[in-house]
Amino acid sequence: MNGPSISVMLLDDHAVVRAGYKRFIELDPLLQVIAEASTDEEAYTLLDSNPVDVVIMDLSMPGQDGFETLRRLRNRFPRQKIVIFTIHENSATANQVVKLGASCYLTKSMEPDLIVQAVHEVMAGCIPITNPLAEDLNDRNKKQLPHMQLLPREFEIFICLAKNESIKQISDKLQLSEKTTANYQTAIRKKLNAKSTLQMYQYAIKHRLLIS
Amino acid sequence: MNGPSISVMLLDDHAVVRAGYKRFIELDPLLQVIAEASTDEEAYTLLDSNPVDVVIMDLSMPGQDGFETLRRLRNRFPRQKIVIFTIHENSATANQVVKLGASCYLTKSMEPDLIVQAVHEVMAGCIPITNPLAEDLNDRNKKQLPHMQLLPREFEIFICLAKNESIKQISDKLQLSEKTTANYQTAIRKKLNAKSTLQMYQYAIKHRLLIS
DNA sequence: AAGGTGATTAGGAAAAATTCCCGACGTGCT
DNA sequence: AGCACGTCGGGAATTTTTCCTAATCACCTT
Repeated sequence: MNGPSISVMLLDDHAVVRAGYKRFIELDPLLQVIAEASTDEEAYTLLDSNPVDVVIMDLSMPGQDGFETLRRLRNRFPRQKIVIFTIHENSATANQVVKLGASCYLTKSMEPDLIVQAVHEVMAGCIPITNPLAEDLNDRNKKQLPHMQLLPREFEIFICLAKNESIKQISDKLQLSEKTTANYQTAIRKKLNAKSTLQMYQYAIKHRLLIS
Repeated sequence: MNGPSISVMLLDDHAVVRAGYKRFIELDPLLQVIAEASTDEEAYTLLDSNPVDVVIMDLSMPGQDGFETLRRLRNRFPRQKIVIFTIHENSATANQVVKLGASCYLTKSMEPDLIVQAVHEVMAGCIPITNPLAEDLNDRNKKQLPHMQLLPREFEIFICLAKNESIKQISDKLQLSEKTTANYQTAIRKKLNAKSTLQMYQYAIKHRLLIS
């Protein structure tokens, strides 16, 4: 029972990493990597002309580019499945990513051939395989750790703020009014009980939410 | 040529450390530890009734207690010599401490018997033995590193800010108007080219100005 | 299909923080 | 005495933050 082949797009800024994905994906004759992109813009362009079934992307930075790219992909190409494959081993990121509509969240610590399995399961409409981290901690820590209560957008902006980006910079990047970003900041500070940017930074460091 | 004995006060919050000082100081029959204090307040009280020739104190935290204690000691007991003996191996702290009127700045990395020598030299009115760090970097880096241009009070408040203390807390601790502290903050930010508390913190970390 | 829920966005107004400008005071030096 | 300099803080303008409110949209339920 050979189903139709599944088209895949790779989105990662490192060519080497894309080559690595490919090696594993091509082991399965049903999967075809028909597009590669190194930037989000490139991905949008390619997807406009060449729709694929699944996008596999690296969340290069937990809050910054990755989240926003994911969000935009979801908005502009709602029918594509998105599999996140990244090194960030924290449940907050995993949860946020799934909330943002990714079908699957995998980490580097998992076996590489799980990529193939994940793509198939995602296409079959299965519940996404997410890193154990995500599901376990999702239930366990929800409402315990303050940052688990952040909405996706709040979390995204929180990470930016913790990276010392200004309200202006964040607003430009996310195409928001400065008013909105400032309002988000207030909400974030309340939820995290942080009175300054420094405290947000320290919170992020403590809970390993930054790359650094 | 036996001079008169020199009375010494030890100021350090750890009794063990004071005992350590003592061991070395008592090797010299001319030196007498006649008072010990574990807090700044205790030191003030003891000094009121028992003036000593030299106060040996630990700068437990570079900006916080240490600086303020030193400043107050200088104000209230201008005739006492003050020897700083601490672990902070950075030239900025050394410079600030000497600017604030300490006679001598020693670090733990120096030989312990230098304490005795230092006390004698200080009493003899010699140029204080400061850690090589201090003098070398004093000339070399002055006006090169931004934080070397901070006035003593600015540096002190800078460290507090980098430790995430609020304007209110700092004002209370240093007995300043909040207006004054806020004005200091503005001056500090300008000199360090820091736009936020987080940037001040990162500056302090980068230049090893915090205990952390 | 209608209605509810919740996320996202942003404006207006008030409050708070920051900045800039200025002057006062004391200390120390010439 | 006069000057330089560090310290301290007020006044006013500006910016940032906070709080409240509301519109929009997607999604879910019945």
